[in-house]
Amino acid sequence: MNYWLMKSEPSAFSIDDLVRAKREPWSGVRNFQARNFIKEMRKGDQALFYHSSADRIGVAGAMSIGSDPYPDPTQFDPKSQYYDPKSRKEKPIWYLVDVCFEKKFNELIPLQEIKARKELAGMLVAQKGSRLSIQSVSKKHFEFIVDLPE
DNA sequence: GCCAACGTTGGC
DNA sequence: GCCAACGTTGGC
Repeated sequence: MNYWLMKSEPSAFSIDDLVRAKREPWSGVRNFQARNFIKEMRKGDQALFYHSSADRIGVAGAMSIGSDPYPDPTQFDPKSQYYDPKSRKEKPIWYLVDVCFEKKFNELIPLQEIKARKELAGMLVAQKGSRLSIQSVSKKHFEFIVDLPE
């Protein structure tokens, strides 16, 4: 079992959207490093839902990975903002997983708190210039965040 | 294969 | 809106 952190701008897709949808294909990852993490994901892994570029930045909840990785259909759709003309159906470039809602925190855990907590020292998301939209998280850090008293 | 220019991310 | 960080592109 592996643990992840997945970023989304809540104006595009938020934890509340996932509450309603229950399950959602996490489409649109177009960065090779992030794509490589997606390919390592397996059904049953756990992930933190992170809100970036918003009024309130931080971890908004938790989800589970609901599928193994499969080709992101938006890469083949010329009408999609995620369309990639270089990709071929026989050899897709971009992958995604389905995510399933698990938990919404009563209070979002702010990035500032993640930076301040010594128990969370070393988390990539708290490092300056950490733009990677899919990150690996240690079991220890994942459980600490999910169990933070609210 | 180098690296400058350019574009995007994302915190502030 | 600014700007640092950094990934990507393309000329050479």
